[in-house]
Amino acid sequence: MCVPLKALLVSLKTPSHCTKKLDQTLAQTIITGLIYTNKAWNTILRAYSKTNKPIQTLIIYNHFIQSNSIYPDNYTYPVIISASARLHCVPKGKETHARVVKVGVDSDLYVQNALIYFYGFTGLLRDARQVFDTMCGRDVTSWNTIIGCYGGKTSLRTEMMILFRGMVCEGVRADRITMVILLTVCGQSRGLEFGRVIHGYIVKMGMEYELNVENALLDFYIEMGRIHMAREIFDGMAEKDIVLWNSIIHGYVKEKRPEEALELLVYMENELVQPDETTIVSLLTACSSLSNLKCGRHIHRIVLRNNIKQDLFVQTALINMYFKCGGLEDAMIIFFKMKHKDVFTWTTTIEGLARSGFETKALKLFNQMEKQGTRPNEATFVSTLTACRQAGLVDDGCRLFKRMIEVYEIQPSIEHFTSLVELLSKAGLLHQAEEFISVIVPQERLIAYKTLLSACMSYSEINLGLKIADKLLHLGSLSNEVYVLLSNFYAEAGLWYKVEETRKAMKEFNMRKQTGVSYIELPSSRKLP
DNA sequence: CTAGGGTTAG
Repeated sequence: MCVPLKALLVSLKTPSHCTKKLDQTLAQTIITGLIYTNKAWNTILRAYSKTNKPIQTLIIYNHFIQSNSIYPDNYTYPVIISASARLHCVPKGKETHARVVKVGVDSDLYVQNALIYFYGFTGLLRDARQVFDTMCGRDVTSWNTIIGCYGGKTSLRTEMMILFRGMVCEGVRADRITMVILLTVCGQSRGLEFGRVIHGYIVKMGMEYELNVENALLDFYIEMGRIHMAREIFDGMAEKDIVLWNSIIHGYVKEKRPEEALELLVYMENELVQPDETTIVSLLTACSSLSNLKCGRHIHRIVLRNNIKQDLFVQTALINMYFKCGGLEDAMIIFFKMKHKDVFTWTTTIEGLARSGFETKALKLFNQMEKQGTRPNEATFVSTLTACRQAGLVDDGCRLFKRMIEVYEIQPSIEHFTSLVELLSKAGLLHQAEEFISVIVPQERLIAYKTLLSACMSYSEINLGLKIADKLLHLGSLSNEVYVLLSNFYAEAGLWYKVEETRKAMKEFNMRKQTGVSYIELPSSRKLP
């Protein structure tokens, strides 16, 4: 291998911060015609495909096929096919498929596996299946790839299960990657039973205590809400890596058991395991849900002390934590210091400001966000509508609602509708509010009806109120609280016989009007870090 | 020399 090429490969292995330089070196190498074997071309292509730059891979490939008297071979095509897949470039993949047939390497195992991946990844499941079904000598990668295809967007779990059985029947030994793929899909598609079958297989094949497999298993049980099972697996692991720690901590946060998540930090420190960015994000979320500022600051100090990289995730989680714990100024300091913000950063801050009573400021931030070119998403609009609702900004609320649908083509969710109904109701625009309720799917109308009925009471709109009360009663299986609201409304309207009826109905549901109780959180006596 | 999987924020 010539010297410039070697230098190139060295620079390819270095992190991506010097890509510009790298591309120049490469261009020069290509122009000066120093790559004169297809093996060398393949080496470059492989290195490039690993840097997650499929477009570059294809550009280099174009140079390759233009060069005289050296040709791509069976080592080249898998890289090209995989790059086409990652680019979602169907024509390029199909073209390459045609080419491999033409040059006669279409029966190469690696080429075929790459083709399965390409078709599966681009959603052409039938084509993927055809390659898979017609090939002979399938190996474990072929099986993993086709199984992975079925676990994609469509998540055809039954199909996947049949394939897995087929694999076992053919005597192909599933490996740890098979297990990870299957468990991930089971977790995402709520396939508890199938996941348990996989767990059994793992034990039978002696794949327990393999970190990757056990981590996938742990995630699976966490996804299924089986934190106890996840903990059992966690405790049983002799060697724990950071991912395993992160998963179990995230599990407790997800299960709304933040104290236990924070407790794990202590164990982690005892075992001299350093938390990383992911750990920090989960721990900050735990502090947020506890509204424990002291604890949040402690985590922040860990970030500073351990030189943990303050990436977008960490910074956004910090902002969120400070808002939820009442550290508004700290939240804003971090926000303003950030050079690069994404939609999550903006949304967290907009929501935080809205919840802290700075609704106008929140809306200003939304405008800034749009000006800056960040596309708001569903959650961003939940936050902005919350701001409008709280401050009674009817015009802004309606404008934003319209903008969400017309400019950003976001389908309004129940939350958006409910917010808007509340905004209109509180402003006394009761009939408009009613119109919006009719767009909500019937089974989700409860909150909106409640809001509107309360508004009817405060605006003494008895006729509309009666209509809404009727609709509420038709929903059936109402809670205690709703019955109280109804009877209060009837009392307000002076319809005492209706009050009586409501109380009777309430009794029938075996409920009693409860004394008003509210709960406040006392500082935890438990020792937290 | 080539193909396939995985944790975190609103």
